Amino acid sequence: MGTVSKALSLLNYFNLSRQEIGLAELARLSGQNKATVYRHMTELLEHGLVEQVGSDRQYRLGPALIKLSSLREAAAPTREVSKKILQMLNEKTCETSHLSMIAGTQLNVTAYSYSSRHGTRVTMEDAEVISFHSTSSGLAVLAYSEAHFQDQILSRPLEKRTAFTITDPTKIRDMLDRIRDQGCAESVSGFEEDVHSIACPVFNAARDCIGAIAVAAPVARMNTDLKDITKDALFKASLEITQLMGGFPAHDYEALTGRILSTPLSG
Amino acid sequence: MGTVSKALSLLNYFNLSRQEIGLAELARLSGQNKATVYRHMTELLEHGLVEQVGSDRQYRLGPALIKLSSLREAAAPTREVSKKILQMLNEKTCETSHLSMIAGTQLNVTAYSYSSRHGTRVTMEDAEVISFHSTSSGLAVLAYSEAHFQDQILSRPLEKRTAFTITDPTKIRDMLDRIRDQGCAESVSGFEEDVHSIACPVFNAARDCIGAIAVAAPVARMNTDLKDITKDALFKASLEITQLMGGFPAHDYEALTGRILSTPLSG
DNA sequence: AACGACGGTTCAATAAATGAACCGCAACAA
DNA sequence: TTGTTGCGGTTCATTTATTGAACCGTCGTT
Repeated sequence: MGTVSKALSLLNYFNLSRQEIGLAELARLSGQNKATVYRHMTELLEHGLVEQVGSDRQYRLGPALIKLSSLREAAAPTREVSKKILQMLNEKTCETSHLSMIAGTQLNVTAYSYSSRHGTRVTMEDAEVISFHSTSSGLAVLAYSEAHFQDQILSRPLEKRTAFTITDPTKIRDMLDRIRDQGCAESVSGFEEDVHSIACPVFNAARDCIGAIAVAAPVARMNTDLKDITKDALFKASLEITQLMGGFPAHDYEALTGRILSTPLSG
Repeated sequence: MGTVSKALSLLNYFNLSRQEIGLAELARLSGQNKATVYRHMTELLEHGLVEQVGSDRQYRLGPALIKLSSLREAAAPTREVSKKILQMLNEKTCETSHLSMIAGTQLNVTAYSYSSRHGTRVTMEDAEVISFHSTSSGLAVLAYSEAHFQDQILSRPLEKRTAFTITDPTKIRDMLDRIRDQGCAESVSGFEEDVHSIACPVFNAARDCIGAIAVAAPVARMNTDLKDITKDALFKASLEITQLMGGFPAHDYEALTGRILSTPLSG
């Protein structure tokens, strides 16, 4: 791992619950020498990727990120495009929909949309990081990722988020086979209690899986009818979002969804 | 300059007109060795700050920026806050308003807002880079920056954007003195023909100038009345935005605006 | 006044970045 | 077909930049 990666890794310690971090704490968290962290942060500071705030000179993510993400959005309007498709999804399902994308070995929620149909709903956080093994999105991504990536994820310790989380790599690998057969992944209370989610993969131009689109509902509401509606809508949405990102579905996924979507919707 | 800075500098070559750049071109632009650029881009790639696209594997800004800027926005909601103040500005002036922030030695437009009052209006681009010497925002920032920074900017070649652009560093330094006397900067057709803009500085917690807030109108509409209304609104807005970003105005600016705003508005 | 934790700095030791040359490939021209 | 050019990506000896223990001054607590 190069110096640049070490420096950039420091950015990962900033999240919703830890927005401002001091030098010493950053050194502790990253396990690196304080002087090293200081120099890295200074370089990030010069580029506006972080800024220092307050009398104790804590670091937080910087203003340059706003500019860069604007440019990113101009170059690849994924956010805007995603939003529309997610909205269409929760019109059809009356449930929460979200899009997540692979970033390194993490899976980040990059956009989500709520339905106002029900008083209760599954809620999301901005820029939430979700796990691969315990969410439908993560499983959908894994199922359509290359073996090397699967191994990398599944060889790490798998957090048991709830009493229902499946953490046995062998069982997960079996599930991935079934997901490829069905074209979509399901997770019931694996990441959060009482959340039933269904997800389909999203692909890039090289037909690599780069993320997933999902619908999440309270367990009680996710009955057979809603499942059918959701899966149908998700298949279409995953193809659309893949296309709008300039990607193409994996060949088997393309064939599978082609078959499913050509037959009339029913149980 | 460290390795990290070199790598991060590569991100600066991506802008609105150059959204996708190949390895060779990036090496040429940055004047660095191709292998070096390749390794740096690979590291940025791993962190999702850039991504590769197309058969020619060109680079463009990556999806991680969306996540990071979401987190930045959660930690320091400057964008959201700015928007409201900018909207208030164009309610008062019926003209385009925008906020720009220093990033390194660049000045970036981070937010803008249009008024729907007139059929014609000054338009902006997302993440536009504006020059220091030929815009009211740039001049306002320079006027309230430390001498070292002024020297750095004014010693570079100053682009003559229009027939009216002032590029003589001596004249510009005289202007900066007047700007500090008046508390606001003006630019008439210096950056774009037919645009008259007025700007006030914005400060951080250390009372350093970190950006400017401006109103821009077609030259013909910027009459004495509108100027008065605009300046009054800008003084208030610059203090508000400074405060909302956790900053404090420079002592002289604080005193100046205090005097101006305590006297009744008139010509 | 002594203590510990903080942000920031130093400098010899060393591990990491570097770049010329290279590979294979694709597009194009003769 | 053959030769050329420019591309993305890779190699490895050279060297340059990164590293971390120890340090400084400051601040709040004891």
